[in-house]
Amino acid sequence: MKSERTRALIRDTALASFRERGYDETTVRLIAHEAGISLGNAYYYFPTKNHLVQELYVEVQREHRSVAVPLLETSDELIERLGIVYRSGLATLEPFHAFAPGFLSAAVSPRSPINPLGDDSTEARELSVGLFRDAVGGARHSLPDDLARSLPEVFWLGYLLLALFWVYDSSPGRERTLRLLDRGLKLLGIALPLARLPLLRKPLRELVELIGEVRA
Amino acid sequence: MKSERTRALIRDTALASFRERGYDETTVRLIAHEAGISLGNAYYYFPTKNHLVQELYVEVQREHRSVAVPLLETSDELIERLGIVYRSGLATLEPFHAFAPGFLSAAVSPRSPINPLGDDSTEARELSVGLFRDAVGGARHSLPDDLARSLPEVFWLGYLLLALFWVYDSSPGRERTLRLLDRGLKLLGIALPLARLPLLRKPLRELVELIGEVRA
DNA sequence: GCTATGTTTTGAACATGTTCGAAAATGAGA
DNA sequence: TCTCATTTTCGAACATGTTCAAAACATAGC
Repeated sequence: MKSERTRALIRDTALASFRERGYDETTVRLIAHEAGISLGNAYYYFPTKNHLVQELYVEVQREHRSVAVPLLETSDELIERLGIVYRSGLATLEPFHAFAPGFLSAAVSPRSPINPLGDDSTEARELSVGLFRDAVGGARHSLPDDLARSLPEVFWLGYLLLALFWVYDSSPGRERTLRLLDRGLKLLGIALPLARLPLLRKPLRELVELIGEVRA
Repeated sequence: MKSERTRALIRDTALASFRERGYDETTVRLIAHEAGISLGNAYYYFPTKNHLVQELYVEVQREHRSVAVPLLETSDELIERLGIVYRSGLATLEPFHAFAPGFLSAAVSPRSPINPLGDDSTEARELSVGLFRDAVGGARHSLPDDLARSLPEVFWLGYLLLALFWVYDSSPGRERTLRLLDRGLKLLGIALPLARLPLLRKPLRELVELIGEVRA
């Protein structure tokens, strides 16, 4: 019974510290100390420091969702809708940019509990993929059905890559990432209709399917 | 004078251990012990465990180069030549696949001494990028000059992404990665000539330039 | 051979994530 | 209220990468 309160206390303390100090500087000892509990006790509730980061991920994805969903009402054009999701995503991440390297290197390992593709991240991932499903689903377009079905996963993976670029982006205001996004979307807007050309269609479909299989 | 011998001893011991045990299981204490020196002494020669990994990278790139260069003699077709470089690269990496997650998470942080985009990695990177310069330079093609000049860097980045996919690939014999490569190359073979279409040319050039700027 | 200077080597120390056995608190049933 | 099993809490311990002051060694100049 006390259980739930202690757990929440640890969680909240940890998240506050991650937001303030980032991944590396947030030690489990520090969390425990700030929460007024012992080191061992923190590990009674969370098997790993990274499991605490997982909580942060879910919170951030919820935040993204709450910003993006209303904005999606404003357009039914696929590229515009993608732009909305990507841009609001980057905006949500921005406060973490200074700490991004720490989080990245903890998250990138396939077996890490906070790897976005891993089982432990299902909740956060579904929140995020869902956004891309909304973006594609609510758009008028004339894409082949099989392609349209694979696209949300592919766009979500594109989001991970964009975030990777963003981590490395030291330009002021992350203008480089934003420009990459603009140009990528523009090119996509031109190239996507070409997907109906018989010549391109088959290899593109095969490629897209394979990419959709990344997590497996 | 003794200096050089000790340094080489540490280096060789470390590389052997990385090849055998991977990144995580190779502790600096273990290296020191196997080399018959003290822990502190290892740090006298290499400021960081990762600086030892850097030595491994250079060796692996040299290996890749020595395999790929002769193979490049066999074709002057761009896509084929790219295939040669990519495939021989994956083959060179294969013995490390089991340990790849450890290396990846140490390498991915922008400020890590073994980040492929960082200053410390210049030697290994130049070896690798050079291979793509060879592949593009020695091929007959009819691409706009500015594009052709940016392509090696872009293809090299593509190589990093392919390697990222490869790390996550648990399929037997890495067949998934090889299929992704095949299909990507096929699509590239079809799509690249389209780069001359006036409509696609400008946005593509802008995108390619931006991507070439990743490390900056 | 001896001393002074610079190089190389050592091992103890630190902070970190994590584990674990034991102590303390809790609460259900008598 | 007391007992005892369960849940919760604690803090010492471990292995790791890294730092550092001091010891050991080598050598040049006398």
